[in-house]
Amino acid sequence: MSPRRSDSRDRMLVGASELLREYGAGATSIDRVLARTGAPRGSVYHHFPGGRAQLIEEAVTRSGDLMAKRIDAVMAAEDPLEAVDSFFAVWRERLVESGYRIGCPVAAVAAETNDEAPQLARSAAAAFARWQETLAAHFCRHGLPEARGTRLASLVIAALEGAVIMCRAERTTAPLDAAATELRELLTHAFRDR
Amino acid sequence: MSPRRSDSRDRMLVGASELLREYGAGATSIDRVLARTGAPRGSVYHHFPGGRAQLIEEAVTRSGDLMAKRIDAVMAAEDPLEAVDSFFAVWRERLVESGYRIGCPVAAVAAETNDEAPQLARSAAAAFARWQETLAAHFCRHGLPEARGTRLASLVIAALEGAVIMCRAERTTAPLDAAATELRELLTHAFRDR
DNA sequence: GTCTATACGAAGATAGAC
DNA sequence: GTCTATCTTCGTATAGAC
Repeated sequence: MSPRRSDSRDRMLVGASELLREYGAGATSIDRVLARTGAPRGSVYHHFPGGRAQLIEEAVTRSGDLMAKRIDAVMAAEDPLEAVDSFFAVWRERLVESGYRIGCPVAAVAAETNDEAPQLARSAAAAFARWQETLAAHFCRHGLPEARGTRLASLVIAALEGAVIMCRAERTTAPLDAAATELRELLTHAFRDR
Repeated sequence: MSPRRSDSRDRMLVGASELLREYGAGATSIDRVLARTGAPRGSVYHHFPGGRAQLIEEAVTRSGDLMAKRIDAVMAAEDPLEAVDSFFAVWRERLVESGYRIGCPVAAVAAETNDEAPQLARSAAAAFARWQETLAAHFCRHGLPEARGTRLASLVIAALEGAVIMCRAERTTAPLDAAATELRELLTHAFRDR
């Protein structure tokens, strides 16, 4: 019996996610995933008949799901302002600890999208949409009108993704810190006026 | 005498910028730049002794400079709120007209940064920094305290870049529109309280 | 599920002629 | 400044054995 749902398959997905966030989609080759994970060459197309595209697509979906769960957990536990702050804090830590090597795997794929692999764009879009909806639902639960909650959730994600990219290039947390400060201001007003 | 500062050199830089914004850094190969521009193969390393990395680096710098000039021009002509709105409007148009194919060349490079080519990250960082400083200067000129202007400028750029990435993946302008609306709200407060 | 071998193409870079 | 090889490396994908 196979090690339930295959060990090397999962390892490849994890490895692909890591490569995506560290080096981007273009650099996430099958070879590098194998080198990093030690997964067996011979079973790549057994687990991923769709080849590289399928591997990356599934890695993106997996990363997106994990992040969505984290968003849900944090938003359920804390008040919305604290929760948003803690997202930014987590990313700040992640960036510094990795020497600014780690970014967002979903954004990496979305930024390199081309027409030849529309599935990749779709999996990234699905992740973004799910994060946005999760965040919006919590905002609305705390009293924001639906349209406002939707817009603010979208902005938070966009600002976070954009700031992470800037931080990596500039090797500073300044963009992330600026975004966190100003978004807190905006959210404070939004929830006060509700 | 050479066509002042070489014609094919410039064409290659333009072509590289286009490929960057449409397909990302990984897909911006010398071959594709040549195919797109019709520039002569034999002179690549004559114009760009540093090879592909130098070509992309200069393309990013060039794109960054162009955008900085546009920011400066718009901010000088309009009041800051209108100006920010018009940036988002320009991007919205660009996305729709291109069928969501066109993104930001600077962000594309920044998102695919790896340790092997630190010059690329640096040129992207320089572009981001220049945009941010330009925007901040205008914000402060209109009355914002320096720290606030700096933060807001940074947020505007981060939100714009993040939203563009999301729009391309989702094939909607919704993220861009949401960001524009909420940033206008935030900026309105900031300039009113000044 | 995993192994080895291999076909095939794309890409970066260099050499030397013109 | 430009041209034509050519070397080399890497990456995808497939075939067929175990």
